[in-house]
Amino acid sequence: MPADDANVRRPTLTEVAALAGVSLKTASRALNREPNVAPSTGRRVRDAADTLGYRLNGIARELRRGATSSLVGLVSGDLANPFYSAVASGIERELRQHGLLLITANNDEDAELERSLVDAFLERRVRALLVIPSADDHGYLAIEGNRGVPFVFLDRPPDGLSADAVLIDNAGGARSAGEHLLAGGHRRIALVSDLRHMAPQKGRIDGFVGAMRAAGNDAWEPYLRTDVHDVRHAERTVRELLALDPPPTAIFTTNNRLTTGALRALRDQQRNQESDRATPPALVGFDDFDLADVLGITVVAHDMSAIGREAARLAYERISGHTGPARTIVISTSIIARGSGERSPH
Amino acid sequence: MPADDANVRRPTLTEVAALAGVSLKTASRALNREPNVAPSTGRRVRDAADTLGYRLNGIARELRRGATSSLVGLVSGDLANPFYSAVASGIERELRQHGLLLITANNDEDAELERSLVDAFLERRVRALLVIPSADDHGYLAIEGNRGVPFVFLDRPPDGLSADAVLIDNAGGARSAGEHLLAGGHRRIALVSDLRHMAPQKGRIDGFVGAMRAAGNDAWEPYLRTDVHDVRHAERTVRELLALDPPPTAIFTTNNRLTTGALRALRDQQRNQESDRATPPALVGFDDFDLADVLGITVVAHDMSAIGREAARLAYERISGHTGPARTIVISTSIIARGSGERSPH
DNA sequence: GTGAAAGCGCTAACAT
DNA sequence: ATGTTAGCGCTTTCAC
Repeated sequence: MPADDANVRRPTLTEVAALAGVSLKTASRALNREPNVAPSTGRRVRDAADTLGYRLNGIARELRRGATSSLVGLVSGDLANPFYSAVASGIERELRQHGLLLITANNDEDAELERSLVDAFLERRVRALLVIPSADDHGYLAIEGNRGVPFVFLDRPPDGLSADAVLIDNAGGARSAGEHLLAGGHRRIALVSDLRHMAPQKGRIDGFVGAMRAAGNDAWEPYLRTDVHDVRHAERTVRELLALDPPPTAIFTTNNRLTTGALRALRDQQRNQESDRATPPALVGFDDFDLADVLGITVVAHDMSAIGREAARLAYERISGHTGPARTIVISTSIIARGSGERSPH
Repeated sequence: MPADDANVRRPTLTEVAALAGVSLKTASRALNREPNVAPSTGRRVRDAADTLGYRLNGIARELRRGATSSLVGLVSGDLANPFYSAVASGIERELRQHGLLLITANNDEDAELERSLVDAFLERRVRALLVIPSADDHGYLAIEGNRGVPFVFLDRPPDGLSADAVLIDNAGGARSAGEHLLAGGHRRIALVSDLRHMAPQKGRIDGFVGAMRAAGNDAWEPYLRTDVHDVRHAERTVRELLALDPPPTAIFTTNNRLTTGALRALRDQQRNQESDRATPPALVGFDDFDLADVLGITVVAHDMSAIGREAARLAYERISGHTGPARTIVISTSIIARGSGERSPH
């Protein structure tokens, strides 16, 4: 009884009309609750539709209405990363208000794949395309951008074209993290960052370095580590940092993955040194995360769900016909002190 | 320069054909790389398409090909919950192998909304529909299920219709959690569970109770708490449990949200009792989570990404024409001991 | 190897 | 208030 009848044609509007004894157009009007349909006729048509198990064919409708769907595409990294899923959740909530649906696809951090996913979405005639890009060169989007499909970039600025964007105040957040640690008396501060050629990471590195420069501190320089791209690598990197002589007294990690890695390294260090009760280094991480409160981790927080919401809002405005120059929204950050960032240098 | 020209019609195949000086059908053949096109003609057509910035209209294609899209729908709870996003990620990965795209929608734990989202997806002619239901009654899906759109239920069994499903071994996992704590010498074990009318929760409660019965232990009964539905409520509930006299020596929480709440309550207790160094109760949580290793939390783990993958696989098989009775896949669980579940009763 | 005509299921425009 | 005709952009016959 399941999909055996996968080839069973679904009833069409014509059949509903026939059963109700009215014309195609009248049936259409009745089901769409358009004016100028006699109440009794309307009821008869709807009954017929129910009897047949009729369901509107959205594909045909959309073709007729101008070949544009009610779908909005999101191309991002893996939803298993809480950053992406929080953003996606914010987008979906906002779109739903306007009757739009979200299609998601994971670019696997691969520029080629990203490009082909964008293509696939455009073929599906999405109304707008939201991208958290992995690729650096978005020139390939330029043609599309000018052909009526609004683009919104999230987390990374458009590169090589003009489009709406929602960004995080990366430099500002990282600067305040640096200042926070400096204010705590730290000088030997390690910076563990992800791929430096990615704009958000670059912004965070620059912000941190700016804070150090402004304070005339250069004791952090031997502890700079960039292009650390996953949890395992971060764990290893932090372990190596802790083994240096002298070790850094504080660590700043520039995204949630790196913070996780750092926490694993610190936990192991704690375990091994249980006897001599060494004070662990201070830790501040960019991106808030679940249970950071329980772990007592100081973070540079920002509203991920708002990033999605704002991006969806920008997209919706374009869909609704808003024209004008590209806009950029910058989401602000704030330090949430929970203990790990307030440990003083031992 | 942005969406100003939102009304700019995209070039159609007819225009490409005209520019290339061939017929509509030849252009179609060339772009779809069908046989029987002279190489030079093919090149000419593709050049014309590039010049015009032509992009295939997937909506028209799908209408002609039988009004069925290459979309698969997922209706679930908020992607901000790591359980749902991990499952969604597993689904998306699997679908992508087969050229299918994932549309997601959040049911906001509302049965009415869920139903209308299912409708919306069916109108869009999704090839299959994956549901992590919030509603209890899925009778409304029965008609559809027999009309060629394969359904797969995740995490909760279909109720009132026969459909494929991917479930977690809830009872087994909860039983082993109970046994684990009993083996550690605990008798006064608190059970903190979510809405008991939801099948997964019911399974977990039953499994736990079964373990207690089998061991002839009834000291847990005063510590049973059900219908705890969010983090805050869980935190409050655990706090109340800890204030009892005598307090439970162990706690079992039946999903990730409840575990989070319990951790918050335990953290506060630790803070307040810093002086007298009280041993906190043992804790085992259902669902693994990020940083559980760092926190040292013992959990009943299961492969969330596999749940999505298997569900997508079942759906794909139906899409590909597989017929036969509904299948149910049960994902197994395993206890991961990390310390919190191995604390002995004080 | 290429083309002409038909039509997927619906809605818009124009009758009646 | 209801019906008729045309056509969205494409693929599918079926001819040439």
